[in-house]
Amino acid sequence: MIDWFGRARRDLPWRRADCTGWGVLVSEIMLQQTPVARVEPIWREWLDRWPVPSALAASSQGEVLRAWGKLGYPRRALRLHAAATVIATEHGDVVPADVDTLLTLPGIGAYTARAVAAFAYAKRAPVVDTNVRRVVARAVHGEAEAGPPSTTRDLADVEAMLPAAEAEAARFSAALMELGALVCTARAPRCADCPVYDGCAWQRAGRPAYTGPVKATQRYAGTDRQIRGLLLDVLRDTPEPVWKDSLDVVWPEDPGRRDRCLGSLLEDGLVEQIPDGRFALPGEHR
DNA sequence: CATTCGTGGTA
DNA sequence: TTACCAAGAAT
Repeated sequence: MIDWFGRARRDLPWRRADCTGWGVLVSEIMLQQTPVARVEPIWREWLDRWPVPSALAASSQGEVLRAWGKLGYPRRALRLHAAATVIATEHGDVVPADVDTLLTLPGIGAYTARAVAAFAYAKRAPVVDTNVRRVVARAVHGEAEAGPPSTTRDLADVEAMLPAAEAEAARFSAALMELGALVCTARAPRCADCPVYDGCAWQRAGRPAYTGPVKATQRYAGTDRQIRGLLLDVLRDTPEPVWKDSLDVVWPEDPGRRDRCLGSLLEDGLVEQIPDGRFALPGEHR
């Protein structure tokens, strides 16, 4: 696995030797549920503009949301801003290397905490994302897909196969993820190119089809997520606050639901209503 | 444990 | 064209 990784690994900017823990953290947050190709240009802009956590913390939430653009799940941007504030004020502007400390930061969960510890600081920690879950399901358990996620079980699975030495474990974690991303892919795995072909339980079992529960396909068109996205799109595109009618036009067919979406954006802190009644991205018009 | 939360590319 | 997919976290 580690030899294969040395040959096949992608040369991503957050994997460069000179990339800081902050750079790794920003990449991990951006990469949550988001393809590498879409993250890369935004990540570069962010690291140029905000090379350290305190720099991001000094910007308003609105500026941060604009720079996030259409990466998706904008609450991630707000949480990253909040995490940067904590890191700047309580951790000397240095991203923590300890998993338990990372877990206390907003927006950092079981995966991201271990990914930062492993990839930024070469710590020995099981890093379990959707790629790793799929590789383990196939190579270890002989099944085509991973079942429903269970953090405790998933972490234990990977912990059991992690090399003892710290630096080696970190490389192995990166290799496992990269294997799932490049070879052991969801729809058309390239088994002929797989470095663990001979040891793969799924291969040996004759690559049986998945029999477990089918997860409901997640729709987007016509959902609250789409409406919220349309509302935010208006505010990202205007430097000045807008009156409500400018927001109403994005979803005239169901005013009740649209207003509920606006309300949820206000609750989430993604939108703010200023004293004169207009709406704006948060933190820019005090 | 199940839902919710954006967005765009691709088979 | 639809359905699936992409380095999850919070509730």
